[in-house]
Parts: sequence; C-alpha cells; structure tokens
Amino acid sequence: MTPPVPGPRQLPRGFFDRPATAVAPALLGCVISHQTAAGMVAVTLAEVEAYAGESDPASHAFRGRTARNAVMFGAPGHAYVYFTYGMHFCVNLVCQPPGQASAVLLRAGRVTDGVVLARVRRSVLRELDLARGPARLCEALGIDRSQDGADVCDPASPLRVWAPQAPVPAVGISRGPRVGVSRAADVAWRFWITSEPAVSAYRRQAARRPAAGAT
DNA sequence: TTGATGATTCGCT
DNA sequence: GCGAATCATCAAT
Repeated sequence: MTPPVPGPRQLPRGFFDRPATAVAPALLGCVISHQTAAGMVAVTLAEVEAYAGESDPASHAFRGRTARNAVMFGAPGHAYVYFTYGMHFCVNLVCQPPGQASAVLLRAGRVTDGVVLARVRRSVLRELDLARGPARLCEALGIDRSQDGADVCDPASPLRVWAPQAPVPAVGISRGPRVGVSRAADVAWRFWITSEPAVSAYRRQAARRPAAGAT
C-alpha cells in the first residue's frame, strides 16, 4: 500500500520567486540538506533574515553588483555563500527574478540528520549549539565558497531545501530587527520560531554613523 | 596599492 | 561585557 505520509518535497523554484520578506517566514521549519563525501547533514531552519537588495542599506547588494555578490543578482533558488571576519562563512538563498538582488540569510536551526558528522565538524558538546548562528550553521553543514551559486532546486544538487513536514503556524513566528547590522537596524526583517531554543542570541550592532544630519 | 571594515564566534574577565 | 582572531572585499589613493 502507499505510505500514509509522502516523503519530503523539495521546494520548487517558484517558492523563491517572490520578495525576501515573503520567503523568509515561509522558510521556517523547512530543511536544508548537504550531501558530501563525508556524509549527509540536514538542518531544520528556526531563524532567518530577509535582505531586500539594492534598496536595502544592510544588504551586500546595496552598492551594486560585484564579483562577490553576483549570485544574488541571478536566478532565485540558488545559494549565495560569502566569507566574512576572515574566518566564517554564511549562506543565503536568493529570491526574486534575475536582476533583483534579494536573499534570505539562514541564521540558525536544529540539526535533524547527521548529528554525528555535524558534531565532528563543530567540535562542541551541546547539540543545541551545532547550528545556532549563521556561521555555525554553515560549519555544521560543511558549506563553504565552493557551494556559492549552488542550485538548491535541482534534485541532483548536493545542497537542497525541503518543505516542512508540518507548516509552522503564523502565530508561532516572531519577528524583530536583524542581528549585527548597523544600517537599517530598525526594520523587523528577522524571523524566528518563537518556541525554538536553537535561535541565535540577539546583539545590536553599535551604530556606525547615524543617518546623515542626525545629532 | 593601501587601509578600513565586517549579515561572527569564542574565550577571558 | 569586551576584545582578539584573521582576511576577502571594496573605496579611495
């Protein structure tokens, strides 16, 4: 007989072909998986941030297209991976049609498959901390610059994203200002699952320069 | 070519 | 709570 519950469904490209602020909350509860020679690790997303693109002062795309952010200007459903602070990687999922550089930063989640491998990569004891933070999430999944541009909608891709087993109800989602950004720090484009402990701690970035003309 | 900075994390006080 | 680690990227020279 057919199983009562179908297997996980990979998210179609159309899912990402809309504004980042719409994609971000919809990604909560979804699963990102990375298959490598060492094995498979999957993370159920608990916290994300939306970046609107060239109109968003906090986005890497704010100053226009460069070699680093080129993937964000491309087709939706691709991974934008960048290197920062001289030692960390962070991963985004590109939204909207080519030419519109919006994306969703994957900030935190719970490792739901491949815990043993994730633990080896992260060398931390607490399971809750394996993917709690954008750079930690990348390290647990084994994501680096070689995944920049990966198509997460391709069934043959090592990096894929799956629909949640059960959708997260809207009432279970919280939102607030984005972490670590000094510009556009007032918009509430960070989304997380309220009841989920595997969410990164919020730290406000010291304002570099108040908007021109401020006191 | 040079200099400043960062969508962070970790360890120490 | 504070600062070091550590370097790709980008604006200015």
